[in-house]
Amino acid sequence: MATVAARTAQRVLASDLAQHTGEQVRIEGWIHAIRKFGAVNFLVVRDRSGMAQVVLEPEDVAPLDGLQVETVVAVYGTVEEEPRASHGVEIRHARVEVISPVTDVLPFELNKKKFKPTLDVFLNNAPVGLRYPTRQATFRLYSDLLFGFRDYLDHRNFVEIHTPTMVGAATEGGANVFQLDYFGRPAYLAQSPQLYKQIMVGVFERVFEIGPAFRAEEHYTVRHLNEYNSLDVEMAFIESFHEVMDLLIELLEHMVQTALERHPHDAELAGMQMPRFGEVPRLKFRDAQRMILERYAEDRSNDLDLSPQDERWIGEWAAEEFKSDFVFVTHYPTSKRAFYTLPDPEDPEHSLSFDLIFQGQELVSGSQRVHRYDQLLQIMEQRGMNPESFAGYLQAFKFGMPPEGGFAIGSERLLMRLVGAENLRETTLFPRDVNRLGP
RNA sequence: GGGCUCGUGGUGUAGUCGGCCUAACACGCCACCCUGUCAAGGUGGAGACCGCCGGUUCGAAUCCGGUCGGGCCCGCCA
Repeated sequence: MATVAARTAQRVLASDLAQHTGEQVRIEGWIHAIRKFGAVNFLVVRDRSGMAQVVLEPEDVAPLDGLQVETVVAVYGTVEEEPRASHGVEIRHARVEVISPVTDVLPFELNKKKFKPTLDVFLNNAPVGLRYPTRQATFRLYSDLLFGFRDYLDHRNFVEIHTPTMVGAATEGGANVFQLDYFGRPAYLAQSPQLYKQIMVGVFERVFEIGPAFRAEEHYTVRHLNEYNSLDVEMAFIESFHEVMDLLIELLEHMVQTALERHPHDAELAGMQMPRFGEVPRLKFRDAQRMILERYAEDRSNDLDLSPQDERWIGEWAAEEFKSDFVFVTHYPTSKRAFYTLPDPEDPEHSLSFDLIFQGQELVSGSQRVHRYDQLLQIMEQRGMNPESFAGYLQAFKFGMPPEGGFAIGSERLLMRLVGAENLRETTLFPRDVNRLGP
C-alpha cells in the first residue's frame, strides 16, 4: 500500500519514470489498456509523454471494476527496474485512484496497433479519436512545423500580425465567400489575409500571419476544405520574385527540420521524413506545358491553367529529372491570377507569379505584387472592380509602397504530404467541408 | 455544379446475377479460467433484421425506384 508521503509525491511523467527508479511516485493519465490475469494484472497508463506500465495485485484492481479504458486515474507506487516491461521500468505496489470514471464503450479501439475506423467514423468521434498515438503525433508535429515557421521568420526580422477575418469586401473579388450579417450590413469571412498583409508591408516591410482562411466553394476532393489555416508571408524591397521563392524553400526546409528535431519519435510514428529538396526547378508555365507535350504527349497549349493531372506530371518530372519533391511553376497567365499580381513587364500576358508543387500537389501560391498606385487603379478598372470597395487597401499604395511579394502556404496540405495522409481531413483537427460543421 | 461508387451488430469486413441468412468472421463488450502481459491466451455469452421509404416476387440484406449519408474523380484552389 502506498504511504501518505507517496500520495503527496510530485507527479512524474511516464517518460521520466526511469530516472525515478526506487522512488515512490505518482503518475496521472488515461488508462490505455487493462490486461487482467487474475493473480497479476497490468495497467497501461498514457499521459502526454507516453505510456507507463503498472502492476496491480488482485485486491488493488477493485477500484477499476466496471470501468473502461480512457478512465483518468492517479497511480501511486514504486518505480522498479523490470526487463520484462517494455520500457524497462514499471510501477509496483501500486494503488489506483479514479479521477474521472468512464463507463461507456469507446466507438473504436485506441489501444490496438492498427487504428481501424473509416474516416467518417473517426471524424464523428474526433474528440476521442485524436488521442490515438499516431494522431497525436501528427498534430504535435503540426505544432512543430508552425513553431519552425515562426522561428525562421522571426530570425529574419519578420513581424507577426493578426488581421481581421470579418471583412467588408471580398478579397479577390470572387463570389466564393461566406456572407455574414454584420449588424444589418453584409460582411464576409476573409478568403485570405492578402490585402491586409500587403498593407502591413507598408508598415513593417516584412510580415507574416498564421490564420484561418475561408472558401465557400462546394469542392468535393481530398485536398480542399472550407476552412484552412494559411501561412502567409509578405516581404518588401525585393529585387525579383526569385528572392521570395528562395526564402520559401529555406523556410520549408527549416520547418520540417524543426519538427524532426523536436519530436523524432512522433515523426517516426507518423511517418514524417525530410522530403527531397535538391535544386528545386523553376519552370515557366509555358515551358511546363511544352514539357507535358513532349513527355506525356498531351497538348495543353490552349489551357490557361494547370489541371491536377498536369501538376502530378510536373511533380513526377521534377522527381525524376531533379531528384526533388518540389517544383516551382512560374509566369502563369496574368488573366488567371488575382488583380494584385504583377504582370511581367517584358511579357504582360504572363505574371511574376509562382505555385510551388509538392509531390504533385499545389502547396504554395505566391507572386510579386503590383506596388505602384497608378498601375493598381488601372488594373482594377480593366477588371471592372470598384476602387471604393478597396479604399483602405489602396491608401497604403497611394502613400508609398515598395516593391514587394509574398506567398501563402496551405499548412494542412503540407502536413498531409509530409505524413503521407490520403485526405486533408486526416491532417485537420476538426475539418469543415460542405457536409461537416461538427465536431 | 458534372460523373463514378459505397451504405450489414460498438468498430472493421464477408455474404449482394433472390430462397441453404431464423445473417458469418475478426476486434471490442460481459462472465469465468490463467503470476508477466505489452495487437495476451482459453471457454462461454450478449449484441445488427442488413441506412430509410416504397415497389417487384410465393419469397429480398441480395432486384427496381426514390431518399438520406459516406467515399473518390473533374471543375476550383491552398
